[in-house]
Amino acid sequence: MTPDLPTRERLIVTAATLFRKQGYHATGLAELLAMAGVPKGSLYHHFPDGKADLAMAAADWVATEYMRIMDDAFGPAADFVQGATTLCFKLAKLFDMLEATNTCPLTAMLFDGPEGEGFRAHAEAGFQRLAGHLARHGVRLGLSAAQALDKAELLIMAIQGTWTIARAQRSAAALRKLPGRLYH
Amino acid sequence: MTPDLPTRERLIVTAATLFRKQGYHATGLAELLAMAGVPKGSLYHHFPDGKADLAMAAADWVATEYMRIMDDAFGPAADFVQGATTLCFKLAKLFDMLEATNTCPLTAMLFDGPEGEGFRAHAEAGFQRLAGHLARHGVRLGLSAAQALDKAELLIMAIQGTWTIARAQRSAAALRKLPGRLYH
DNA sequence: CTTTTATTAGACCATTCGGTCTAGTCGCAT
DNA sequence: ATGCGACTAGACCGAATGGTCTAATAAAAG
Repeated sequence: MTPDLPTRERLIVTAATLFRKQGYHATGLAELLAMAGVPKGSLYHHFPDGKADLAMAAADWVATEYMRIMDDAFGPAADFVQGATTLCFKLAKLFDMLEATNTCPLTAMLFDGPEGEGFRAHAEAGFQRLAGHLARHGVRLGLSAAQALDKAELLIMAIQGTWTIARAQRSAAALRKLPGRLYH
Repeated sequence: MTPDLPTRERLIVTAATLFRKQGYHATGLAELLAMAGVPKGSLYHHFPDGKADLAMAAADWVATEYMRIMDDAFGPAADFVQGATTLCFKLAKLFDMLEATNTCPLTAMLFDGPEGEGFRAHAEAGFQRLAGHLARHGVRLGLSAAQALDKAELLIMAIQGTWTIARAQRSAAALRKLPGRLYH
C-alpha cells in the first residue's frame, strides 16, 4: 500500500481508502494495520485516540484531495457549467480507477464515522469548506456570491447521490450523465 | 417500538430504523433485538441467514415506504416539478420527525450493507424499482419516457446527496431548498 | 385429549473488536 | 560512547460481535 510514505501518512491514506471502500465500522483495526504494514503501537503513538482520531485525519486528507481535483477541473474552465462537467468526468475516471468499489469521498465521511458530536461537526465543517472552495471558483467565473454557493452546494450534493448509485450499479455512467441532466 | 406488530414485521421495522440511523455494521444484534423486544431464536427462525437476511427484508420494506411517499406527493400534482417540490417538503418533514438523526432511506441500503454480491444486486434492483416508479408518475404528467426516467433518476440522486448533507448539518433546510435549486 | 408443527426463549460459543501496556529499537545530540 | 526522546513491535485484555443449539411453549390438527 502506497510505497514508503512516513508511517503517519501511510496510516491516513490506508484509512481513507478502506473507509471509503467499506465504511468506518466495517473496517477493523487489524485489517487496516495489516494493509498499511504498521504495528498497533505506532497507530496509538501517532493517533492517541485511536480509530476515531485516525478517521478525523483521514477525513481532512480526503477533503484536501477533493479540493485538488476541483481545482484541476475548474482552473481552465470558461464558465461554471464547463467546470462542473469536467469535474464530473474527472470523478468518473477516478471511479473507474478505483474499480467501482469506492464511495464518494465525501459521503464516506458524512455517512459512517465515529460516534459522537465531535466527528459530526468535523464532517460538517469539511463539507462547508468544500462548498466554499467550489463557490469561489463560481465567483471567479462571474457568478454572484449567492448564486455561486447555490450552484456549488447543489453540484456537490448531486455528485454525492450519483456516486452512491453509480457504485450500486458498478458503472460510472450515471456520473458522466450528470452534467447533462443537471444543466440540460 | 411499534406496538404489537407480528414478530417478523417488528424485526423488519426495527432493523430498518436502526440501519438508517447508525448503518448496518454499527448496529449490533443485541441492540436490535432488545429494541424490538424479540429473542435471538425468533430472529433465526424467521430469517435463517441472520442479520444479512434481515437487511434484505428491511431494504424492501424501506423501498416500499419510499414509494408510498412518492405516490402521496405526485398523486395530486399537476406537473413533475410540482410533484418533486411536494416530495422534497414531505421528506423534509419526515427528516424533522426523525430528529435529523436518520439517513436517507435509500442511501442507508446502498451505502452500508452486508458484504457480498447478493445484497449489492438487491440494492441496485431496489433503486431501479424506485426510479421506474417515479418515472411512471412523470409519464402520467406528460413527459416522454426518456425524459421521465432522466428526471426521476436525477431527483432521487439529488435527494440522496442532499439528505446526507442535511443530516451532517442537523437541519432540513437543504432539503427544502432543493427544488428551487434544481428547477430554478 | 393427543400429536404435531411453528415459534419463542436464552444459554452458550468461537471469533473479532478497539484499546492498553511493557519492551525494545532506532536516530541523533552531546 | 552514552543518554534521551521518538517511534516501533506485538502480546495481552475485557467486551462485544454474529451465530448455533437445545429445551420449553403455543397453536393447530387429529
